[in-house]
Amino acid sequence: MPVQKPSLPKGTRDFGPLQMAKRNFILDTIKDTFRLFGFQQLETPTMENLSTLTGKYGDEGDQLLFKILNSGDFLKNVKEEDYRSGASAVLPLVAGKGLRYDLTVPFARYVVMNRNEITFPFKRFQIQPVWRADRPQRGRYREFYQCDADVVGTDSLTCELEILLMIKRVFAKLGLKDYDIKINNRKILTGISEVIGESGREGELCVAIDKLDKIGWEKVQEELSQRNFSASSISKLSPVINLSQGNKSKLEFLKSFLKDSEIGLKGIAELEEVFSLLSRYGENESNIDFDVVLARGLSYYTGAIFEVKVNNVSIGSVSGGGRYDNLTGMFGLEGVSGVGFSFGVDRIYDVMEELELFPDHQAENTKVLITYFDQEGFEYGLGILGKLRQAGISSELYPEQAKIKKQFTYADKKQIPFVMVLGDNEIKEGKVGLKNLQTGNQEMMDVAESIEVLR
RNA sequence: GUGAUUGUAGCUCAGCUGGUUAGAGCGCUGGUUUGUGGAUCCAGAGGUCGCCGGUUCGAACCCGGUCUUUCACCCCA
Repeated sequence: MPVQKPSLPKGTRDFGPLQMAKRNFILDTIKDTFRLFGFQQLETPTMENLSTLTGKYGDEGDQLLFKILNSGDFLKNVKEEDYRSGASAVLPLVAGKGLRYDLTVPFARYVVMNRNEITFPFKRFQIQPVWRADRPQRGRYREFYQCDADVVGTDSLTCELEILLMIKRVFAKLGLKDYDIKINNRKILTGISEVIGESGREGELCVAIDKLDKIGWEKVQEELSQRNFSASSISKLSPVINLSQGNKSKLEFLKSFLKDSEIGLKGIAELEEVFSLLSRYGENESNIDFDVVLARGLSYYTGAIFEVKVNNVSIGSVSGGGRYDNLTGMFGLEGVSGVGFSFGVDRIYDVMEELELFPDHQAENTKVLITYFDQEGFEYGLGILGKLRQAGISSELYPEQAKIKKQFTYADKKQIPFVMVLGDNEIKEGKVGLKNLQTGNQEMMDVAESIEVLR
């Protein structure tokens, strides 16, 4: 029988021990931070009913959903005429479930289903993989983890403040320094589209403007006129594009620019409030950049929006989020506003790898390997092994009789720092030989002594 | 989804305009060393050249398809 070469589905990865150590370093930092800020953990199923997922991410998003084929005879409901009408007619008949696409929509579903048990404001965090049938690229996978923290049931801008604080804390702990938290407010974008005379078209405006740092103002203008924005509105936009540096001066400028737009001024006021809360809290504005052209695709955002970009790396945003006034509305629960954001662990991993920011990770490792020469040594070693583990020392006994060289090589490869050698002399005296592989020092001592050394 | 791009040993890569038995470094296994790892030296194992088909006397090399990788667009973490 010919053996097939094993392979992974496109856009998925294995995480070996070394990678897991690094990933856990990131995940633990994020979890710590969430808990420190009073968020509680939630997990939801890998799969949701397709009806829960579709229509929440736009047409593009629906295309990117992984659908799960129904069990059993999944063709039994499909009629000839359905088949002739094409894939979109057949899909709902053969697939009733899908893999989650993000953590926000399952969260909204959870809130609606448990509205009577939940105490609002509800602060939850959730760390689970999500799946997108996207075309993979660097920093873009079909299976990746999101680390979401959301607060629902309050309009307080303290939530926005806390998001900024959590991002700053996580990045500081990870050793990431050169990054920007870009913050904007959808209301400001709405205001801008009103002021330039294109009311209600902020969606399109966002899509075009979002590309500014990528393709430049010239190309954005082209795209805007292709989208039938008038020449005069485009020229009115130009001072906004060329805004000077500094959060304060940008806000001042927009205050006068948006003086005729009530909603625009509301957005400015919200943003100013967040900055003021920040300084009350005793934190400064470093790494925080008010970016008027930050748009973000997801259409459910209605207030603040965030995105975090690490500078000088070839990877897109590593974190993002915003406020949504009515996320649960689509599940029939009105008036629950929320704000949340998400860390992309996989991208943070790639960034840290690129910048070589990982500390030496051998933490999750065995402390000592017990080696021996014969059956007697093995049996003696088993007793020692029990005592070491009793004392809480991560330890291994080489599982089979082998040349001592092989046992040492095993310790060396696995980067185990200590080796115990149990030979005739040690057994006779009831002691152990403890060797530090880094220094090469070896001493004979009691088990109790060795536990002290290893601790 | 559109347009490119990549695939040769476990890993990183050579391999000329198509021509005998496809190479190197690292790694791996064994020895040098029968109570001690990393170094040196020696030896060895390991490849249907991503897969399927075609052209040819002959294909790792040319052509078509397919999968995979990377990149741009789209969108996004």
